[in-house]
Amino acid sequence: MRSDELAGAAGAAAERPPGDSKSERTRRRILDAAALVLRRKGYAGTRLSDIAKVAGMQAGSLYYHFSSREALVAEVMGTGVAVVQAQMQAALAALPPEASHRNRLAAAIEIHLIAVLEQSDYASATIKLLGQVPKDIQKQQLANERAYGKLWRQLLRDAREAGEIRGDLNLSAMRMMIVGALNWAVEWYHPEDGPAEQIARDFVEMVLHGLVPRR
Amino acid sequence: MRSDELAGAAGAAAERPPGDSKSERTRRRILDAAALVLRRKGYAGTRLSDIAKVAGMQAGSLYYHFSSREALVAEVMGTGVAVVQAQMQAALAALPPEASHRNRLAAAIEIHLIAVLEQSDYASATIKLLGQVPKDIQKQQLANERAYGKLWRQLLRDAREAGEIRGDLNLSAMRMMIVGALNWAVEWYHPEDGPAEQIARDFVEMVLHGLVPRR
DNA sequence: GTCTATAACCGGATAGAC
DNA sequence: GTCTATCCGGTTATAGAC
Repeated sequence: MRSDELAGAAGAAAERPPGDSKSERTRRRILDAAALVLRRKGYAGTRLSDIAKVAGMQAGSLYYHFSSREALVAEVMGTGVAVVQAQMQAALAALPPEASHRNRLAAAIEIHLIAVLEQSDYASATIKLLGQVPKDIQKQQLANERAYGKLWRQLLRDAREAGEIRGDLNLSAMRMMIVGALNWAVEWYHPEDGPAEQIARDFVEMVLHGLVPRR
Repeated sequence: MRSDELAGAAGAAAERPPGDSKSERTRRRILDAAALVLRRKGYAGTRLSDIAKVAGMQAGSLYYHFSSREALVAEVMGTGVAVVQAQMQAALAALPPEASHRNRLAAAIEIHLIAVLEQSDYASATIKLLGQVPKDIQKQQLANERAYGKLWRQLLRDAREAGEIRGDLNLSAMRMMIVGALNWAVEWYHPEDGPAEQIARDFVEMVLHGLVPRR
């Protein structure tokens, strides 16, 4: 489950050929296993032997496919951003051209939250790991995320220029607040809390209109 | 710096006598050092030797004051919630009795954000560590945080019952969204981003009124 | 490509001197 | 109370058989 994402869209996962050899598929199986375990146990709590077990092999065998634990983790994280970014771009492109900027913003919130809560272990693992990994990986990851951040900035800037959102608030504060609230959901969300779509709807409502009742 | 918080208000930090013996002060020095290092390096990245160095002693000496690494971390986290909760209660109590529920909510947002960004390494370390520590500590910590969560629920419920905030949104989604956005700030905030007060003002504005301009 | 075995390396924890 | 020295367990990483 949850392994239906396409790797290789950007970031650290970009250099591989698109082939589908046996080795290539094993490699993917390992990455999927790593994303799953990392998402659940975090960086400190994840042993290579845990990942190997889920992938159905011995810990030592991982080294045929990856040069180190760090390299494996870094690739999971690179894939994480790539997946969300790709889905977001696809979803935005699929909106009717007459969709308002507010609609586009709402769609972005929904996509990000669903990807992170339900769709991709890569995405949720990546968010969780951001504050846990060693400096080298972290730096690389921040570079990976630049394009994604740009997407959000664009969305907000366009909306503001069109007069669809307020002009008196700091754009980067807006972005940090929105994405922050979405990212933090990985810390508390359980499927019993209901479908991510419902939570996304409430979040959109709050982001756009706030808690104060319109009179 | 940043060591001006009062421990012992609640949670794991509660059993100690309020004394100020040499041993007591050393213990506090170690806790302060631990909070500082944990906040910066996270659970996985923090060595006992790092903490010892900051506290000005050898790693082995820590064991005179704490029974294990886990015990030390758990106490930092217990203090973290206690600090924020105490400050919040004090700030709310200091508001004029005629303050609106929305004002109280705004104050809560401000206090939480400032505590977490500028005032307390215990608070920021605690937030960062939540998703990183082993299950036993995590469980204990969730218990520690129950009272603090109750405070927020109360704040929102009162505001809703008074008709000061909308009745059509899930209360717990509101709480998760607000606190989540605040907590996530520890992941991105740097002092160059400006004073926490400014960020708090923008956050309050967004939470209360949303991004859509009032007509 | 994957296995088994083991090397090499920490880092937490303990013991005993001072 | 703190130091130095050391033990001990666990984990990454490597070597060589299959």
